[in-house]
Amino acid sequence: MLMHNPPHPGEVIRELCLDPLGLSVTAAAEALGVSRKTLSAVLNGKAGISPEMAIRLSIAFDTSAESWLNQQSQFELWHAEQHRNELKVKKLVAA
Amino acid sequence: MLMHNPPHPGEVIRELCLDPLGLSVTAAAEALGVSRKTLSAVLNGKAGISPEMAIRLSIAFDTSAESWLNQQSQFELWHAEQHRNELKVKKLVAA
DNA sequence: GTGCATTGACACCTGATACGTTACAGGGTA
DNA sequence: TACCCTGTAACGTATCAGGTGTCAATGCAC
Repeated sequence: MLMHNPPHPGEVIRELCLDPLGLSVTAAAEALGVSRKTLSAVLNGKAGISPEMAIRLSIAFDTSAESWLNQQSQFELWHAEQHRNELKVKKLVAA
Repeated sequence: MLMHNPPHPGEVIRELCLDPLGLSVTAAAEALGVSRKTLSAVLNGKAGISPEMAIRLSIAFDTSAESWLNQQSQFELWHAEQHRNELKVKKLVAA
């Protein structure tokens, strides 16, 4: 279990994909085939990386869709872990 | 890219968690702290495994939340891949 | 300096989904 | 018959991805 609040995957997209190529949000959104707002929301952590978005990223930037989706999963899991103690779950198998 | 239609993670839950312990859907749902309907939907592929559900499974069955979430991600990704050609995406980096 | 296009973030609407409760139909078993 | 388990439906809740529309700030041409 990670200790620090991980950055949302949108930041990683900006740093690894947009910045190196000097791409604007508008240009990247157009290339990805989504609206500026949609990409903007992802970049600013207002939305997560959907499977469809992961594939778009993999095509445009020749990367792995799995890696983007795993980053998103880990991010969501970390947030869910913060409320682990609120879940009333009975252990059915000894730890 | 996988060739075969992968089973939804719900089937895996039933085979790996419920069946070995002889648990009914009702009993398992109660232990997990969710409604019978919610678990039924997951088991029958009507709903996916949410991060919260992954944590519930990890507590109850002493398993890895990441593994359940990754299975779900791979499942969703496979379905999204089936519509890859419908996405109008421009390659920004040579393959 | 002034006008105009571009950029990027915001507010609102739509559709999908996870979860809850309640209720019903069918199958198995005592 | 009576009972439990299961799947499913309808309805309300909250969250969220995606779209269109709008707006402040920036930059360029004049």
